[in-house]
Amino acid sequence: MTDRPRFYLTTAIAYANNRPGLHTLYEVVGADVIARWHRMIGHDTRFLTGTDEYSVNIATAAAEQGLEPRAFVDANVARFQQAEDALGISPDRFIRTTDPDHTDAAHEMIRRAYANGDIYLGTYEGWYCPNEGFRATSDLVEDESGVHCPNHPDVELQWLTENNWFFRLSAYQERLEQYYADHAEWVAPEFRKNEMLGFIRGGLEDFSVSREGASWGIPFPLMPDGSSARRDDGTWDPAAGTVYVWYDALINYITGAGFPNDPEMFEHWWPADLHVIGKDINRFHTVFWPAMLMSAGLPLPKKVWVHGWLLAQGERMSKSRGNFLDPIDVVAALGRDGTRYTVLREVAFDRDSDVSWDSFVRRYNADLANDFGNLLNRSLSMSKRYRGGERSAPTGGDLAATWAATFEAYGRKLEACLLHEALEVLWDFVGEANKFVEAEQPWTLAKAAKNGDTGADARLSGVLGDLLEACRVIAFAAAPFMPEAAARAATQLGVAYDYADDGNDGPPLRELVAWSALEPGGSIGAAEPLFPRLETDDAEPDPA
RNA sequence: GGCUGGGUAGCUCAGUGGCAGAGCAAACGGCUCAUAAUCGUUAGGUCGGCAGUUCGAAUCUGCCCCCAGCCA
Repeated sequence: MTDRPRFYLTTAIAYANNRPGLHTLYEVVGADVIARWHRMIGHDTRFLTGTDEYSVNIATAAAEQGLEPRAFVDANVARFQQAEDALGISPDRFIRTTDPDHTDAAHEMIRRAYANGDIYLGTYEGWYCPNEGFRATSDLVEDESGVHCPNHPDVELQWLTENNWFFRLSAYQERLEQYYADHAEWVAPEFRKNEMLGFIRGGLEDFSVSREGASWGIPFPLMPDGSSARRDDGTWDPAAGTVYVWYDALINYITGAGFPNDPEMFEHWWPADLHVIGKDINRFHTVFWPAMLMSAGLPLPKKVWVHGWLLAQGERMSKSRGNFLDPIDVVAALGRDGTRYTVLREVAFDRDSDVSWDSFVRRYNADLANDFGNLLNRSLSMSKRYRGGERSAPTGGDLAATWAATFEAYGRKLEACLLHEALEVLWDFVGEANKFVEAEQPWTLAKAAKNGDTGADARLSGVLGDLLEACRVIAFAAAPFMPEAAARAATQLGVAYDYADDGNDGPPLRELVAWSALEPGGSIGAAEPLFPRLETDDAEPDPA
């Protein structure tokens, strides 16, 4: 296919039971930045995100609205895609677990696990939460009205006995411990890895991978005697039940890489370089999923990054609490790139962070309108006024040296998934450039030049050249976060922006942002505020 | 209950034994290229609490309090 390094990354797939909140898409925005970074530095990149659409709960929610499950998830998936478009998300594939090839992948995984002796028929009996599945008794809360699931106290629990297929997770404890020992950084941040290691050492129980009687799910491909549930007419025998939603959901990561129908593609993309997930589903991704892959004889993803949650006044943002932000509202106020920057700068990518509308507006104004937007504007304005719009050549002065170190540190932070710190590093340089203006005082140099001081005139050209260059390299470096603003900045600076909408097909970013990488000369374009300043009380949306 | 992460300026956080820091917000001053911008200065701390180790503790030890998480 290509000899460029390849990079395959995924987000968790979102449960398609509602419209998405910013706290859900935050993960996708972060992954999108990482994907764009890899595309722009020249990697052969594949970015997978999508929706998780099966489960009894989805079927129930659909019925409450008088809809067939398929129509229900289609409507919700459309809302996800609309919100992701608004945020400039650039997946190479938007996968839906209802896609036909995903059924093939799930079936193949079950066949492999069965052939390996890792799937067996058993009986499960216990309290069942329609929203979450079976719950351990020790996990339930009890009050005068009975026992309840701690996460869904209003939902009535059912005592169920089911004949289910089980995955022999207990057989993988030692192999998982060994894998963790051999791959010290495969789950990060480290405290997330340690949590799971502790969990594994506490002993693993087999888990159920099928649901008896549930119809909205991937048909289970095996009959109780192990024979195929596929009937002569190509349909699946409903008596076999369906695949448990968590078991099939994880498999999306290999479906999206070509498993099992396109072996050449799968060979190219798997194992994934990075799974980006939330802390609530760590166990599924770093205990269940690796065991499933081991059972199927497939390599494990190279890295799982576990991010935190968005909090509002200390509480987790969620649709059920009603304290979430609608991404469409935020984009309407801050713009697409303003939202991308602000949410990833304001929220740490490795832990929970408290956010608010005020904190977003403050961050947008301080960093985007004032610091960077105004730096670009003043640099262009002075070039226009003092040099008639000619692009002066940069020098190899102090800013050049600082920039080299800045970009290196920025890339390191980005590749370590510390996106907020990457932006902090980059914006330190924005501050350096603003200080440089005050130190050099181009307006003073311009007056001296006007009075015939040729030394001041030459110095002014160098200062303006350095400022335009600083704006150029900052804009291109920040392009994974703010692709449209970067392109607009390039136009204003009079330089080409040769990347496709998803960040592909352009020059290697590291070369492009080297100081003085471009031929000097040419003219700047028209200046226009890149990020208009917001009034503090502008457009605050009603609580969603 | 066990374990993990956190508690530092109004806010968000950095700081692993040597004079308590940054950004934002605030006040004041400078500058005039700029989106009321920007640059500088100032103010603002019982470093969750108590005890201990040490010449010296935000940092190490013990106990305790609070927030969040993991323990199917």
